[in-house]
Amino acid sequence: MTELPRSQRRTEIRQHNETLILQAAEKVFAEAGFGGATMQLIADMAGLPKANLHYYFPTKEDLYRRVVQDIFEIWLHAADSMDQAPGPIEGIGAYIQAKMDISRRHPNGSKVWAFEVMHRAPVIQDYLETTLRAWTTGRVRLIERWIAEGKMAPVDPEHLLYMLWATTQHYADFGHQIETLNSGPFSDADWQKATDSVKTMILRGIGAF
Amino acid sequence: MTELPRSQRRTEIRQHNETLILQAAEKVFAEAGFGGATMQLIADMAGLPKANLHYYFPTKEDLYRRVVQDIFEIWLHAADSMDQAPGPIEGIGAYIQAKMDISRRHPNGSKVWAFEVMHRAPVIQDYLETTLRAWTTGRVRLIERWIAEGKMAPVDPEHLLYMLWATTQHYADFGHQIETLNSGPFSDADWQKATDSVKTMILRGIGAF
DNA sequence: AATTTTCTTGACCGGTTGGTCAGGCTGTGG
DNA sequence: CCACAGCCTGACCAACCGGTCAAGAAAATT
Repeated sequence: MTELPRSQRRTEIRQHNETLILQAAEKVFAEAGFGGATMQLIADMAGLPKANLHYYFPTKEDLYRRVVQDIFEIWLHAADSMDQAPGPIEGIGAYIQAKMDISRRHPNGSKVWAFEVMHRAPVIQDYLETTLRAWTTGRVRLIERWIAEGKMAPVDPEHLLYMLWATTQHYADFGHQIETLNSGPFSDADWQKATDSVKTMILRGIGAF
Repeated sequence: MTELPRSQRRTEIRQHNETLILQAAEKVFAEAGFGGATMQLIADMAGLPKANLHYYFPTKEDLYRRVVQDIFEIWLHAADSMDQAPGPIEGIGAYIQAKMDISRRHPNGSKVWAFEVMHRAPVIQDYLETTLRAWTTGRVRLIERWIAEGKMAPVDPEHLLYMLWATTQHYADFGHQIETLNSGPFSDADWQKATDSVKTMILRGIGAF
């Protein structure tokens, strides 16, 4: 273990507490929405006094913005595996896998994103119009190329993307409903079966096999 | 126009105002969640003084419960067309059509439902465990019968239902995101294309044709 | 050891919230 | 005409909200 410079060590306290706060905030925002969440509740969950939150994040909105942005980053990187795939079976299959894993590991993040978009995206509207739009047009072109190469049926690429987002995120956003119908939390096998089902139905749905 | 008895005329005022309040409440709850919504805002949107809301709906929670229950009713009846269908092409096709129409006509209702479920369903948990579970098992049996009759591929019925819910409701819950990427609101043709795309991909995905 | 920077926190504040209530209004039945 | 039940509402309240601040503790720098 190499020693860290003093100037970096100082920021460790900051990073530790910020992480603590962000984790608590993600959960509270996910369960109550922006309006329903209170700084006091986030503070209690993080084990810090409320005034300390305002030291690291001046306003409630600042904190919320950070939570949403962090999720957006994770969400975007899920498509990396899709890009250099030879065809839809590998590419879209991997994308479904990645998105299902995110739904499993970051269910609260997915919910905060959903809250934000339903709220007409007051905080991340610019991200939608720039980053997400650019990302989307890129994948649309990729899908169109696969269609032109005869590797899948001529489906509308945009609606395919919506279906991918909807289906995978549903397991996070509506996890409570699913678990209620399932009479309990998802096991490893349940997640495996869900992922396989989604892959099978969608890949066959787009004529990839 | 036939005259109404006097005793009924009075209840008409009640029904009229209740409808006014419920419409406003649906919109505000959808846009802000339970915690973020305020009785004052609902009152302003309904064009009534706040105290009047509390005359018809004693508490904010009572009003919210009514909004969620009303949506649940609409949501359940969407499957009526699915039941007496000869096979998945007609049955699931009609169900997709009905759910897409609901997403178009009642986007706010769908959002309130999403909010409620993400919030771990504090108000309608009993509905999930009784009515929705019964509904689900009924359709699962129907799908299993279609599979046994060789009318569709042997997919997992529950995950098929989740996919149907996720995909169709996505156009309501994430409508803002979709319209941002679409550079504007959905036209009649856009809705037609979306519905067709969903039908095509899912029906092929389950091997119905 | 002195000093400066970063971190911590209880107490506090103005504004907003859900909800109450007394009193007025309206139209129907006798 | 009166009486009465249902409807309406301005004014009000305790509770809670996000955010502030001053004073001090802890840590880093000199």
